[in-house]
Amino acid sequence: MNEIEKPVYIQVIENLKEEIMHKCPNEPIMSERELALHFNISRMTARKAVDALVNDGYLYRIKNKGTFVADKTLYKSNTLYEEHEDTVYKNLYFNVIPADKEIAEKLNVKVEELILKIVRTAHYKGQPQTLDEIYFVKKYLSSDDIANISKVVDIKKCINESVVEQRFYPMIVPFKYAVLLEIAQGTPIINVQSIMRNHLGVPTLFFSSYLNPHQVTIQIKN
Amino acid sequence: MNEIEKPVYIQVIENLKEEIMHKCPNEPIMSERELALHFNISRMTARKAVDALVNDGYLYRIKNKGTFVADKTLYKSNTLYEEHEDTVYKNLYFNVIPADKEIAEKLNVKVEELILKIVRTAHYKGQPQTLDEIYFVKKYLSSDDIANISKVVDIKKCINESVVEQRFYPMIVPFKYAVLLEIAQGTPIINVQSIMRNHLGVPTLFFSSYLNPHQVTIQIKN
DNA sequence: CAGTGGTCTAGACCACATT
DNA sequence: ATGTGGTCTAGACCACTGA
Repeated sequence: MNEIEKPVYIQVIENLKEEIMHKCPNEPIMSERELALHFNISRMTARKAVDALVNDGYLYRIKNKGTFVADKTLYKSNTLYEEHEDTVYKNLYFNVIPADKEIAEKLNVKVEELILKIVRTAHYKGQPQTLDEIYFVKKYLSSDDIANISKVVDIKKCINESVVEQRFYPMIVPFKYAVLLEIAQGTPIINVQSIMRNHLGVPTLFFSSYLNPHQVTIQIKN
Repeated sequence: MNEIEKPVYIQVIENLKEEIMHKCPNEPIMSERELALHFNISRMTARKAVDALVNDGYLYRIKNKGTFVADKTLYKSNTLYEEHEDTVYKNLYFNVIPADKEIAEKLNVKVEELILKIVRTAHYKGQPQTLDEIYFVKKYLSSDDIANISKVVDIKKCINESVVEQRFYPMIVPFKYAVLLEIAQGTPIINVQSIMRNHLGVPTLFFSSYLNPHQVTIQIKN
């Protein structure tokens, strides 16, 4: 019972994903013409579904030969270090502060503009993964948002809806965060700074994350 | 005079890229139907070209309104730190060595398997950018390749033709490389380790790059 | 030779925006 | 009412592969 009928090619994608799960890497799937017959759709529609799955790394094509299941170890996972499903976040504090020069630049607002700053930790299986500083421009937030701080920071949703720019800086763990990350003073770490923007390029969020190198590895596959 | 006639949609992409360069962000381009008329092609072909440019971050679409030029500051640039066109590479040495345990694991070969190791620097405008260690499995290389070491390491080509996995490790710059990178002993840096695989998942190249933090910033946009 | 992916056409209908 | 992007069809030709 679909509330709204999904486009056909989306349904085909879902069917194919299911089918791929039961196949081995490098095993061929149905040819595009077979798919068209099988789902009773045109070949262009079948092809559109396959296009999407190739693009997402589930399948690969060889011209004149066929379409094959990609090796699962070659997942495509753009951007970011991995976040486990059951990561536990704990807000250490949040506060409204005037922007200093650095933050004002990142968020493209004037110095002294009011900023909502949240500092939190992320734990997984009791181990500290990251220490995050999160900065919002207060005037872009509704009072509702501020009341529900914990809900505001749905980073995954933000990432999907925005353009994200991330920079990676090597540094020695800041003195005040070594204890919270449970790592030795003087440990070299990576600080990931993310700026999220809407489609017009206006920054909406600045995110500075200190990674525990014993717990988190940044990894990019394509 | 084309040696081989390019597909129409590729030509349209090139035309559109040229046109986009002369437009401002958020300025609309021709509608898909107009494009089809203008280039005397079918709408589906025009759409395919636009699809590609949207995917690469040159354009964005708003349903029922049109297609617009994306803000240039929001380029899509997957994977890797930026490499300038006129980066100068200098091979410090190359040698055939037996694989130690670490390298053998990365390249999925036996310990003692023969490996071609290259150490090189990358300079840009006289400044050292990175110190790279590059490892090939010798038996996968032709003697021709080995004769032309400088040509072997066309990394960009490798990346486009392979599946790349990159990991980022924070560390203190290794003693022996601090001088070559012209940075102080004890400086925290990022070490990028890349493994390139063919479509069957077989590793073909291991690449370990020590980044000069004063020169190179890792940056990811989506 | 039949089958594959890659490209391309000339239409079509839909839901939604703007005027 | 018109125009937009989003989807979809039922064909077509090409270059190439492998039996």
